[in-house]
Amino acid sequence: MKHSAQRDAILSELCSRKDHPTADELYWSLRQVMPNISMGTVYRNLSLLTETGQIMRLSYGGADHFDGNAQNHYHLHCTDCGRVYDIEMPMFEKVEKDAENHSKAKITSHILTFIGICENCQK
Amino acid sequence: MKHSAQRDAILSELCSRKDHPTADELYWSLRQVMPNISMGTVYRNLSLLTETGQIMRLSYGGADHFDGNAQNHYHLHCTDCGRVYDIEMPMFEKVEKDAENHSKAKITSHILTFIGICENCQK
DNA sequence: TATAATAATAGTAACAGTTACTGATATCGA
DNA sequence: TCGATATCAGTAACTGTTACTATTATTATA
Repeated sequence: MKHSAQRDAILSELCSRKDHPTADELYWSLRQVMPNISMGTVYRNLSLLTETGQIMRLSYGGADHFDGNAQNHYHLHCTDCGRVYDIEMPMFEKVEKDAENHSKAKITSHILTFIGICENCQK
Repeated sequence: MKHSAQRDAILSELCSRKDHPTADELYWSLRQVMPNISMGTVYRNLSLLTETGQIMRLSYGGADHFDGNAQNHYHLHCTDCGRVYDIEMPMFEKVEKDAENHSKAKITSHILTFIGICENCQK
């Protein structure tokens, strides 16, 4: 994999943010500092970075969101604004073994998403 | 809401299945018994039934899947075949309160999805 | 039972989000 | 410094879904 300024910019913008932007949101932020980056480049690199395990893709319907922290952790999906935020709480370590005990599946990970209203939208 | 044979067929086909088909999969099954049902009708009714709380929509990226059981429960998303199956295990009742204690969000529900290989794909 | 209001339909066009293609450019090992 | 090729910007194409339109089916009421 060759180095590229665009990929660096995408990764550092993503990692510097606490929200979990969509490709489109990321694109418009990056345009301000790199005025002719293209949408295709953003999508291609987000997919690459996801494949190499440097970032995380979050799919809840509609546009995917991306998280600069690839370590598994939990999220809130706000039904009001549609934004996605971290919920900083301990992981449920046992839950995957629990699930294996209740099925014949081989489980490799789990995704826990909370649905509700974020702090901002309650005001 | 007026009665319709198409909506009945969609709901009964969905409820009779243990897998959680996509709109497209449902459409092709229904065609065999109702040869000129249209894709638009399938999508429109799946959205209606989701809104009225009779079925559940599952979004993991790619095409949405639908579940005839609208009671919250957990699923396995198979990374091999892409299919979705139930994991019959008790709900984590406390988890939403836990999350509220770790954030300022007002939480209304949670979605827990297991990622792994289904029984069939292990063979 | 016939009528009128209107919800739902089939079929198709349009849309959003994403991926694939193209020829030009940037990276980097030899 | 050069050559191979990964990446780029820009655009076309694709997938899943929603919206539109004229027609048909349902249902409450006369």
